[in-house]
Amino acid sequence: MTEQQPIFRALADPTRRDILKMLHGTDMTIAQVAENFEMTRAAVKKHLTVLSDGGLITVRAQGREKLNTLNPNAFAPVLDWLSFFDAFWDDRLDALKSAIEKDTQ
Amino acid sequence: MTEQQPIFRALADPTRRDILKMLHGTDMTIAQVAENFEMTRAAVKKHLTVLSDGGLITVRAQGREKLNTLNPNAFAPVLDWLSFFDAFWDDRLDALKSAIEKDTQ
DNA sequence: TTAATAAGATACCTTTTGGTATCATGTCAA
DNA sequence: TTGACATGATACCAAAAGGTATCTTATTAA
Repeated sequence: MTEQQPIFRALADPTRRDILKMLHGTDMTIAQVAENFEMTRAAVKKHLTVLSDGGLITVRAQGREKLNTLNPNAFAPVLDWLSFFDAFWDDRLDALKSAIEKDTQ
Repeated sequence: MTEQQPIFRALADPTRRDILKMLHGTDMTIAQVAENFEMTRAAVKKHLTVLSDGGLITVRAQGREKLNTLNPNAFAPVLDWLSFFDAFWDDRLDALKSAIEKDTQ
């Protein structure tokens, strides 16, 4: 199975979670991501490396730039892990159903 | 909204995720949880504190013992966060549906 | 070709984290 | 009431995490 620890680890940091949301629908270079945070490009690059280690983003070179792309499939192991707690699913059933209905419209 | 950082932080450690699975369906004292790990009771207690800070478990005293109980509702903010990535939901739609159907049987 | 630009690689620092050891406190049972 | 037991609290330690600064490398554009 996919190693889940790097995924949970990547999601543990709020900056990294923000980056993921930021990449939703838009690929970005390191510099572009860094513009949105009050930290150095090097620090942002480290976060991107952690995200990449967890498979949550993929990186492709384009000239001298690196484009970072969200990989939503990588969230699957988190869902798998959560699904162990069936009581959770019972409790969240309604919310889930409406979310799914909304997505399938 | 519920503070989600303590939840993601709590889930980032493999020992803590194991503890949560362990508490699924069974309340346990600190000593009982600690029996299952090769670390001191104090270390396990620290993990339980982190889990409690995230609201993932609740603790109630019973005589001189403390019973730790899983609180599956606390997973909700994680699902909420994941739901932002609608592409993820698209990809996982089938799996989700079967999981839900299985739970509602 | 050369200067500016985007990113990679290190070295270094501080704080947080995961762990142990030790001692104190509260409760149960004989 | 006294000893054993379950837990709480604190101090301490090593490693990991999050960050900066700095230097190097590879492209691009003039």
